[in-house]
Amino acid sequence: MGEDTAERRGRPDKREAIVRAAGRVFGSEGYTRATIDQIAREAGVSKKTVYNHFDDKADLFRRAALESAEELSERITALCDRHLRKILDLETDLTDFAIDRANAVLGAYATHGSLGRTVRAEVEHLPEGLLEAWLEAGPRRSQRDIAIHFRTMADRGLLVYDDVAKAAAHFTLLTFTPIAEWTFFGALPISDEEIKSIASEGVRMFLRLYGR
Amino acid sequence: MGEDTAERRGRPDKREAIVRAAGRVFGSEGYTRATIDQIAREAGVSKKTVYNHFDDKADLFRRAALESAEELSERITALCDRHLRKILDLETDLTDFAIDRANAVLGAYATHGSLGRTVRAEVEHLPEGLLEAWLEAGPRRSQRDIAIHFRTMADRGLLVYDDVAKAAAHFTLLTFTPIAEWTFFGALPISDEEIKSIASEGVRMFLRLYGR
DNA sequence: GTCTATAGCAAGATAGAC
DNA sequence: GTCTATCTTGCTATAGAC
Repeated sequence: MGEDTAERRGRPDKREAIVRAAGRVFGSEGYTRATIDQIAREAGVSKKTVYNHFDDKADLFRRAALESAEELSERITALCDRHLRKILDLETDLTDFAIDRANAVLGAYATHGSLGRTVRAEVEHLPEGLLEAWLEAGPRRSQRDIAIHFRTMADRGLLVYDDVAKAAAHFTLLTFTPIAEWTFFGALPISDEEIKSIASEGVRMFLRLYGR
Repeated sequence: MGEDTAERRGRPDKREAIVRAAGRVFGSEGYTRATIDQIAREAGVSKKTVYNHFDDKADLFRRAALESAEELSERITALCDRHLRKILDLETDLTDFAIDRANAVLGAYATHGSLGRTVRAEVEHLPEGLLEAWLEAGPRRSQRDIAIHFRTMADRGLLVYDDVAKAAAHFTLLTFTPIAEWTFFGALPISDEEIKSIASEGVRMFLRLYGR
C-alpha cells in the first residue's frame, strides 16, 4: 500500500502512538471537537511532533480511520478462522463468532466502534475517497470474509441460500447491528450477558432463514 | 408537555422557522460545525432573534431534536393507520408501509434522518436527559405503534410471535435498518427502486420468520 | 423585531530556542 | 525530538443603535 510522504517522517513508534491516540480521541469526541492538543497529550508527544508526522488534522483522521479499519478487519479475519473454519456445531460456532465479533468492535476497550461512529457521522464532510477506502478496508472486507466461510458451509450442506452476499449481510444485520444500535457503536455500556443474548437470538433467526 | 420559559418568548412563527432551520443545519453539519449565524441566516432572522427564543446553542439543539422526533413519530403513526389498520394483503401492506416509512425518515427532503444521525453521533455529549427523551419521543414510540398493529394481526391469525416487541424490532431491523445504514441516515442518495427492493426483501424475510 | 459591532475564547497551524 | 510562544481564524454570546 502506497504511503504518502507525510507518512515516512519521524520515529515510527511515535507515529504509532499518535495514530492510536487520534483514534481514541476522534472516537470519543467526534472530529470537530477533537483537538490536536488533546491527541498530542494522549500520545505523550508534543504538538509539533504531530505535525511532523501528519500534514494536518484531516490527514491524521484519515490515517486513524483507515488503520483502525484494517486492524479490526484482521482481527475479524482471525475470528472467522477460529470459529467458522471447521464447524462442529453450527449454531454454537456462529454464536461464538457473533459474540467475539461484537466484543472486538464494540467491547469495553475497543475503540474501533467509536471511531466508526465518527466516520459515519462525518460522511458528508470526509476528504475525497476516504469513505470508499474505509468501507473497503473495514465493513465490506469483513462481509466478504464471512461470505467465504458461508460458501464452505453451503458446500457441506449446512446452509442454504440464493445469494451468499445477502446471507452474510443478513447474518450481520441479525447478530451484530442490534448490538451496535443499542450501544450507539460502543458509546453506551452493554453487559456480556446482553451481548450473548442478542447474538444467540440473532443466530437462531438466521438459521431459521438459512439453516437446512 | 411543559414548555420552558425560553420557549414562550417572541413570535411563534419566527420560532418555528428557527427550529426548522436548526434541524436542517444540525443535521447536515453536525452539532459543533453548525453555527448560530448559519441557522439564523437559513431561518431568515437575525442572530439576536435566535437568542431571544432559545437560551443557547445546546437549548436550540434540544428543541430541534425533540420536535423533529415528535413530528416524525406522528407521521409514522399516520402511516401505521393508513397501511396496517385494515389488512387486505399482508405482504403488500407491510411493504407499502416500509417504503413510506423509509421515505418519511430518509427521503430526499426528509431532514429527520440526518438530525437523528447527529443525535446518535453526539450520544456522549448530549445534555442530561435528552437521549432518553429523544428515544421516547421518536424511535421507541414508533416501535410501540407498530407493535400495536402487530397485535391485531396476530389476533386475526396473520402473524405468529412470542414477543410482540421483538417482532416489531425485527420488522424494523429487516425493512428499515438496511436502508438507514446504506444511506448513512439519509446523507447519501438512494433511488426509489432500491428502497422498494430492500423493503420488499425485508418483508419477505420477516414473513418467513413471523408469517403463518 | 433588525442591523452592526465586539468581547472573549478556543483551536489549527507555525516558528524559534533548546 | 521537546517546549513555549504566536499568528490567525472562527465562533458563542452579548450589547447598543434603530
